[in-house]
Amino acid sequence: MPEKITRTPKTKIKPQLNPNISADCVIFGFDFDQLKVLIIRRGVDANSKNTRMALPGDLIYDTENLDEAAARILNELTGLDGIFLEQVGAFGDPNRIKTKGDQDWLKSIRAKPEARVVTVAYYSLVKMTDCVLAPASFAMSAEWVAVHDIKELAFDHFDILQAALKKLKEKLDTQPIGFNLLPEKFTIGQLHKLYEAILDKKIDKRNFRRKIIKLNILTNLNEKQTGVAHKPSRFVKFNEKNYRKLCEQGFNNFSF
Amino acid sequence: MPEKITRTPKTKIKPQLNPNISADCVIFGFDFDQLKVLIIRRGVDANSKNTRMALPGDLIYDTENLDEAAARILNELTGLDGIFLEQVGAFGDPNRIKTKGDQDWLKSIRAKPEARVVTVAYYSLVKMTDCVLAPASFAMSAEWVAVHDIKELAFDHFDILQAALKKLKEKLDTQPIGFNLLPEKFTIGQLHKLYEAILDKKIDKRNFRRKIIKLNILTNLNEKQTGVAHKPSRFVKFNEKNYRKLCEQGFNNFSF
DNA sequence: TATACTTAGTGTAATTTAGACACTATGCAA
DNA sequence: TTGCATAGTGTCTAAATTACACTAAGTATA
Repeated sequence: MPEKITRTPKTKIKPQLNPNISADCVIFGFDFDQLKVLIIRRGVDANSKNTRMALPGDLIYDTENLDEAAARILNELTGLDGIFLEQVGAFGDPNRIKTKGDQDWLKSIRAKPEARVVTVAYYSLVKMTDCVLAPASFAMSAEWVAVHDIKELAFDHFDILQAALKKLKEKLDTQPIGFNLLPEKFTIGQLHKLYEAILDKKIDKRNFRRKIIKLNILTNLNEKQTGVAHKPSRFVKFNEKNYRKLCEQGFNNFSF
Repeated sequence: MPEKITRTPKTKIKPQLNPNISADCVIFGFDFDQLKVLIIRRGVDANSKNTRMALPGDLIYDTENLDEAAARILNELTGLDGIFLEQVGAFGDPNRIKTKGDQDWLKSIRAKPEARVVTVAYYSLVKMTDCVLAPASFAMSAEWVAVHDIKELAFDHFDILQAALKKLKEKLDTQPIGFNLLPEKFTIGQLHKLYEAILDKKIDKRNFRRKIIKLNILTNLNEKQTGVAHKPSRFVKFNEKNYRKLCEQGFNNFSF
């Protein structure tokens, strides 16, 4: 007979949104051609045509830490879990959400739209194909937009995007982090294109190949592309074991 | 006769401290030997011997942005203005200020000691000799402590210090920022020692000299050390004009 | 006053890395 | 069968990095 376990019922405290602190996510994706960002769109009223584009974000709960808040936002929007997420920094100009358009929007979603909000920005790298976009409480719709095509965003989100891009570029210089944006199997050519897309410049093909191959963190697969109108490329995959070994040795330069 | 100008009197709103957001400063200094940090000390009551060491910090006003808050804290404590300050990041674990010792302290200085506070950390580099330490509202005393000697701090300040150190090291790799820690006139040997103190490793003397001299951002002065028990070194000063020229050319590597 | 001590200041050789550059191979499409 | 697109490969040159040892010029001290 199974033992009965009595648990003292805990008073369940309903988690409270902190009106002064939010988290915003710059979620990067790559479609084998361009660097993209997940952007949400929201009208000021239900059937407004005057929509505003913004980064996904939300006030944080007093019970969660900042990383958790960012992971929650990412998860609510994409269904993804356990994804690379790194803080960009805090953005806290008192007027960052005070323009008319921003206020109109906030009135429709926040209890205290005029409250001073400091936001903590994160960026993350996801495989676009893994995402099941589910516009969450904070979004009417979500879509991938090429970084190059973004000229403005609500609040200070354009600044945040630029800061995230800068962080991403710096990170790429010191860690081969790009694999997070590619599927399991990929070609060196795709990786090459990814680097060019992120760093926003041409990189010599042979020099790129030599350098990435020398790191010894790619495992060749016995499989080639099919159905491409050119010489098919061999697939490789990221070798995590070797990558860790490399990190222990103190790997810290992979710039172009 | 001068024209009379009538100004509509503005309602002066008393700036309000935001109970949920603070700024903390990691203020680095260099005494020609060790890298130091400005630490404040505070007892839980007026004549307590059980003091706690912490980074200087304060809640921010709803009217100031984050950079301004950090500059205010730095200024209140050191009297300095217009100093290099860079954001380290936001720290927001819900339990970061919840240990008993931390709470006892907070009760003595905060209206809502139990409030959830996200702090935004900054680091800055100052010339120690320029500082006129004036323990401010948030500090009972302030003193310079060698980074190496700091084993623990209140709240999550030890983590913040480590994060600031990491940022500083990275920054030093890409910008010759160390001059902020030295007086107007200094010797290359002192600069060399500074690099070793920050990066926490030996750097070959000749290689260091060659590399820093090639940057062409040091101007030789016709003056030597006096009263030192060894061959006196020639003083140099930082050449800001050449430094800017260098930055325009896209200077981005000065690692050892 | 000679000797010891301390830091300043200097050059070179070997190795590694970065950067520029052009052709053949292989599949599909027209 | 021709054209088109991308895959895949090697070499040379210039620049940067690393390792390394002695003399110079002051003060301190025996």
